[in-house]
Amino acid sequence: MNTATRKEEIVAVASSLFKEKGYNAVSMRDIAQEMGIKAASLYNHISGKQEILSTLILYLARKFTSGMQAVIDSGGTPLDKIKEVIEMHIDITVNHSEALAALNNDWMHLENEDLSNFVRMREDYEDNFRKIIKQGIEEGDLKPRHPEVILFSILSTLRTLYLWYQKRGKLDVNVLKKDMVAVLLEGIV
Amino acid sequence: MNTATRKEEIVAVASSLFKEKGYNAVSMRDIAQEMGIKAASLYNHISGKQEILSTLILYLARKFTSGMQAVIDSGGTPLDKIKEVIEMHIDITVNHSEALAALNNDWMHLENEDLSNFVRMREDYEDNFRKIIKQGIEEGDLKPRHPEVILFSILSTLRTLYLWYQKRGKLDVNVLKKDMVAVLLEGIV
DNA sequence: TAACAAAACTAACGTTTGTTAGTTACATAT
DNA sequence: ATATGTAACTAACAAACGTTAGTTTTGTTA
Repeated sequence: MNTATRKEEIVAVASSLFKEKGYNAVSMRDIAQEMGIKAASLYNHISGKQEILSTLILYLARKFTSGMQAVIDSGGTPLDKIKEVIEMHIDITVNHSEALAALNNDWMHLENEDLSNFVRMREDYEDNFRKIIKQGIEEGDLKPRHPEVILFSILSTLRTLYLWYQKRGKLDVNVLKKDMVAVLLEGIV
Repeated sequence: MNTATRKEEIVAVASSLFKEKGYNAVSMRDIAQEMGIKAASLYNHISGKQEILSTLILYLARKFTSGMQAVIDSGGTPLDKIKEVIEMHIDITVNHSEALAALNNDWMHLENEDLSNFVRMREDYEDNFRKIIKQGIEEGDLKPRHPEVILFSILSTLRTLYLWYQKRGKLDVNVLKKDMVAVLLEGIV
């Protein structure tokens, strides 16, 4: 068992505690206890509590960034791209539902360059999505609604998916994608 | 200036600090400093940090509960009721955008009966909304999508509205309601 | 002016926090 | 058998936390 693996274990355990109580309400002693060791032993594998948070969040932020880049490069219509973004979000959520809580709720506890890098990535992400939506409206694929309302109604739904995906009996991923795309794009009436 | 007013002032100041950093990252000294007094002085008006949180959250939770009851009693079609729920959320968000952060992110730090009361109110709220949606599907007003997907895509959007409502140049409330209802009900394509 | 209540203050308390230092247990390689 | 490196341990630190006790300031009422 090498150090890298042990570190990943710590990050994984911390993720699920952060999801329950938030970054600041989880102590190093809590994390250690959950792993069956003492708090001081954690420092053989990580440099501090901050590193756990930044490892966690920046790993996911990079996934979203590269996922968005893949969508942009895909060459489809704006409507195709929106579908791809939705599906990407669902894929990441299904595979990392524990860690997503920290990304959504605890990013402001990042420090220095980690914080500014995250904020920049998040702004870029939203900007890219906004451009796709605006292009869709210009080309007549989308109804002429306020782009900001479209952007945040889709993004809000996708970003909080991690909260209810698992507690509702683990819907099949493909069914979820299909229904989600339908509801978000075509509405409900 | 009576005690009740001073307490409300504390709760208001705390709300906006909680929104920025979360309940556990805000100290009594932070709150006091923001008010220009010392931490110990806060205890002339409140019994403790917990009381700030529970005052804040339960006040809002009751607003949502009574708002939902008004919708149920309104006697409209399921579709009418969904529109009313959306408009109610927007009204509460516009009037209490600071305090909504704690309701969404810090409710788990409530204690004892406050916690159980809140959880019950939240479950009841979702149940009531779910019933409206299911009835809408049965009566043919809504497309036959998975009710859970409809419920949470609408609710997620409404619950995170406080995050972006003000930073996007304060859209007019009535325009926001109109666009939001349109996007959530009729989709974007 | 004296009395009173409200709301601020200073000082300190016991805990909990993240973290460091130094030490021990144990498996693997020489 | 010895040496080495990994990963656990105990003990302790300074700082920050929520909170309490007792005191002073301030403004209003009799």
